Amino acid sequence: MLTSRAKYALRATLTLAEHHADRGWTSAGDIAESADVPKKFLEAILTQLRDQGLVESRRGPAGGHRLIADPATVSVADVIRSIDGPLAMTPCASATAFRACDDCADIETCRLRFVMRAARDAAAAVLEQCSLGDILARAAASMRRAHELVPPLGL
Amino acid sequence: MLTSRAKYALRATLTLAEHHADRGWTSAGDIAESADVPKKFLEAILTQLRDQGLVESRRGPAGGHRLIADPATVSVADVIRSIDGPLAMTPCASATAFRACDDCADIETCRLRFVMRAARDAAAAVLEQCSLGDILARAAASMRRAHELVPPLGL
DNA sequence: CTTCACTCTAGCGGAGAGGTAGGAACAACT
DNA sequence: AGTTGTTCCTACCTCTCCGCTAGAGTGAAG
Repeated sequence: MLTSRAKYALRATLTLAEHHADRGWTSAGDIAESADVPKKFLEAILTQLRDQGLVESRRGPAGGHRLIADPATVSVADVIRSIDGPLAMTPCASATAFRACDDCADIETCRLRFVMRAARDAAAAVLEQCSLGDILARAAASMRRAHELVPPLGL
Repeated sequence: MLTSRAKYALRATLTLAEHHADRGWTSAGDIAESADVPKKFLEAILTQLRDQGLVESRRGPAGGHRLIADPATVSVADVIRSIDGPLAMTPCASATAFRACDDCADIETCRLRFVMRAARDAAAAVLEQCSLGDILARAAASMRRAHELVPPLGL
């Protein structure tokens, strides 16, 4: 399961993605409100996202945070990895942070590695394929659809 | 990441799968040794597997544990779910244990659900496809290959 | 009736999750 | 220069769960 941190990070980066067009700065307080995340906790998450190179920040009045890259190039996998670490279910199945498992006698003869790797690859393909921009676009489309399905009164 | 419990459970069920042909009982001590798992801890794990209906047990001398079903019909996903719970990264993306997320305002408008669901489906497809029997077969095949690559001395 | 195994309850140390508090540093504006 | 609004940093808290162990109880076989 995802940690709350990671889910909050996704919601936060998503609202940053919405404000990305004008390259403006959004304050932690504003993000906290619109993404529904405890403010102080969000601050810690944002610093982590900054340390990972996803977000940049500026202090002072009119300061805040913003995405560094275009939302279309930031994948859900990027955000999750920045907060929760590798996607794989075992260290030895990770592509981005490969490491022998602590308790595995011999990595060569481990019978579980290949299936763990296959599962990771399958999930990673989905999460790397999907960008923050994709999510916004999809949400906008479904809003439109909902509007068509429930037309204004009188029609 | 998988918990140690789940990885131990996989190793344990795998050794049970090896001993499944004769429908015999394997003691926790023997499993612990051959799967390299702390014995007392393994006992707890085996109880959990029993409660989940994967394993049956018998007491007394010549007692022990064995798989209930044929290894070819027990998937890696079955074992993991029995120990760690749902595969999905969020409760709202789980197929076997669907539940609204605790902190999600509205499940209908959640913008993350579809990608979480897609990732879960992709990983679950792999883990449900792969049975304990498959793993044994694959390991046996790779043993044979290794043997061919390193032929006996004098050839 | 002993022996060998599972079974159950209890607990324990450590790590990490999920926050919170308070203040220091910094930038803008007046 | 001073005020204000923001990020940034350090420290701390509580709670849960993980990983694991101890020890007594229960059932089955010989």
